[in-house]
Amino acid sequence: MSTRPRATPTAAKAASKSTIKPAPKRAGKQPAGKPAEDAPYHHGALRDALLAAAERVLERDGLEGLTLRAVAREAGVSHAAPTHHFGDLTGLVSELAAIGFRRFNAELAAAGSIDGTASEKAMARAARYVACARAHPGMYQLMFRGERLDMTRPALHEASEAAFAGLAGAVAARLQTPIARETLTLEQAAEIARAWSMIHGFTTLLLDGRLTDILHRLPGVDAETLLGAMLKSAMRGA
Amino acid sequence: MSTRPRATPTAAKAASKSTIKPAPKRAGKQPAGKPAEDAPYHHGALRDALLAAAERVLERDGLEGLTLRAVAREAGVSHAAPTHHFGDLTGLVSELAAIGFRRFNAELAAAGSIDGTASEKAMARAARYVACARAHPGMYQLMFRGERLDMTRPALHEASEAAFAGLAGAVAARLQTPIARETLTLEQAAEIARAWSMIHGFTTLLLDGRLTDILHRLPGVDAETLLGAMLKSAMRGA
DNA sequence: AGACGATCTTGACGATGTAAAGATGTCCCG
DNA sequence: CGGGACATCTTTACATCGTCAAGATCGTCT
Repeated sequence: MSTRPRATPTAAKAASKSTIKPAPKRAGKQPAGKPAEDAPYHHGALRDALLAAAERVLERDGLEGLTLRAVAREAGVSHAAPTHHFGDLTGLVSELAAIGFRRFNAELAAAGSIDGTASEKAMARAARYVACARAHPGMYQLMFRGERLDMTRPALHEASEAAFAGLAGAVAARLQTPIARETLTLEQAAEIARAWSMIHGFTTLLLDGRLTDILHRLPGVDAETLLGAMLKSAMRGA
Repeated sequence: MSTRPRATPTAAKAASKSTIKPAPKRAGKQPAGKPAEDAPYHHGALRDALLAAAERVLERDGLEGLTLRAVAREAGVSHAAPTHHFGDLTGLVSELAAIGFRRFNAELAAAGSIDGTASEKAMARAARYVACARAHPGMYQLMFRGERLDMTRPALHEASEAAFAGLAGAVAARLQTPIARETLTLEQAAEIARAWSMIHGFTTLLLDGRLTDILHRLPGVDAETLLGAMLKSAMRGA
């Protein structure tokens, strides 16, 4: 594995084309958006462009279609260009997931900043959580698909921690007990796990189509209503 | 795409080897288990053997390693052999998921058949649910990874329906209200969604390592204990 | 000016899913 | 008894993917 023969392409290549190289080629691809732009070259901001392209691919083709080569195509660069910026498919995916987490956190914070009782705030956050996941299912799947992510990446780790902190804060507010930095009481942990498990489980089941049977047996009831009823039933105990 | 040139391998092949064919080859592979077995040929029960091989691969290499070719290798047959039996990677995976669901149903039924209060039974079922998923994480991920499954396959559809029926029955027993065949009350549906979401969410978060932070902040508490505390808190409201 | 390093492209390799065509065994029907 | 029809399995081929290595191109610093 370490010392591969390699078919020695060097000699064969040097003979075929060494002095020709007709033109930079490039430009004339730009398959979406951007009006060709005169091929700014070396592109300047490929990293961000690749992330934007990756998000477009994810929204258009879903998680299955999110490949390194598809992202490179979408960005109009060669298939190996992403490697230099992200090293790996896992790298690109992880950075994209970090963006997703940051947006998610902002959305939840906005939803929780309404005025009302703690329970009303919790309901609003939960509803926004599910709504965001339904609006961007590929991104949500990506964020919670552990095996494709590299949690040691600083951006992803921070964004993920922030999401957890937001959740813990919301639960603490509802329980009216402060949360220490390094330790939790079992009751606090149980309440956090309960809230997160319930909402995350509901979301994944919904996205995977596992709740369509239930909704089909409830004429005239949509997912939001079911979520509300579920949360109301859950709130009674807390 | 429909009328591909095809490099016409027929002529080239006929010249190279048409009358030779040194032997059936085969045998001498059998990379795991079974002592060679004299190559029974046409194998007789390849379908089941492939499913068994697929499960071995899944347990050994996880969901990532579960490929058609890896399964064929594990079973000691050519890489295209599975196609004839399952048509597709989705096909094989779906049949394997059906097996997983059936085992799962049996385990949960066994766990729920202890004597005790309805709440105790529910706790036992939940604990068994998580224990099974932790014991076979690849299988659990497979079963709830919607995009890789074909839910229209009869075996998978039936097994999945049976799982849902078991859950609904358990919830009905705890609520002490009968469940009709075609319609549910919103309260029943909310309770089913709550139980399923909570336990499925907890399981996926646990398998994806998302709960390690919480557990790390709870010295001396393992996942089972956290699950128990969470369920106890949830039961109070029902 | 010229070297150097970062960025991007080209080409190649191994692995995968899938389709087509050939090989091999079974079985049924004359 | 023999021979085709069929199911099963193998071989071959192709497109695509991730990844690596080497070359090309550009900015920049000395």
